[in-house]
Amino acid sequence: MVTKQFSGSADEADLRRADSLAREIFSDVANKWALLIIEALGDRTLRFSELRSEVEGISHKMLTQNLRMLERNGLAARTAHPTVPPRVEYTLTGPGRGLLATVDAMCEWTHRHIADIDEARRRFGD
Amino acid sequence: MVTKQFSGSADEADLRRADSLAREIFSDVANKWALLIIEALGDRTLRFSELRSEVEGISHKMLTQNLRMLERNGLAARTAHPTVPPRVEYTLTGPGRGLLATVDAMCEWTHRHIADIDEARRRFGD
DNA sequence: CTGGATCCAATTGGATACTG
DNA sequence: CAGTATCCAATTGGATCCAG
Repeated sequence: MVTKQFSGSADEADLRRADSLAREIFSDVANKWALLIIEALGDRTLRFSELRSEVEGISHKMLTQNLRMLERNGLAARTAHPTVPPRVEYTLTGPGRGLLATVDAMCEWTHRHIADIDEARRRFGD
Repeated sequence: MVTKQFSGSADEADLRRADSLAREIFSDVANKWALLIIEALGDRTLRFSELRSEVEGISHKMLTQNLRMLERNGLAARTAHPTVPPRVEYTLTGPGRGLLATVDAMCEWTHRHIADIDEARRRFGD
């Protein structure tokens, strides 16, 4: 369960707030592009344009949008070098690295089950 | 990286197919509702209506849609009891349980970082 | 109760143009 | 190069109705 259930407590309100926050964070993070960006970053430091080519198929818009989100949540750090042309680098923060571990696990899971799933789909009828 | 990179191999085509399959599976699974349903199921067996109340805020449509997807990929098993009214139960399969482990980790990560993230957001300016 | 189908509003996301 | 803004098509998702 993402949101632990609390009730009858003295500061029930605070706890409900934490719950809704948890759900909000989960919703931010549990999306395809965010996870792919995190996986692409890994423990490296990449420029915007590098990320764009590392994350296959992502559009300019989706990349900036998700990078802002990761930055806002403190999962990725943005460093702008005041050069011309501009050079902006992104890297995962501590919490971001923690999430990376689970994304790695998810990718590993995916690869371990490609064959199973492929067959399951055929059995399902496609 | 979700899709391992291969090239120059004799059966390059097969490998590219596995890659695109991996990406497809990842896209199916890396979405809010799918992960919340998996987390709600855990190692239990739940009816459609039970799932609907366990997964806070999910609509009838999103639930059926995601359950079909999980079933199609062989991550959840559907058992229809031929009673009236119908009783349909869902449970995670072996691969589904494997994925559950990573979702659990992700939920744990979320709870561990609620405070960090809450503060990061404030620093970011909201 | 489960679940498919449809309608329709709201959101998403890509393409493009423009700025520092 | 990095990033924002806009336009617009396509997709999403909720509400509702119907059926087994």
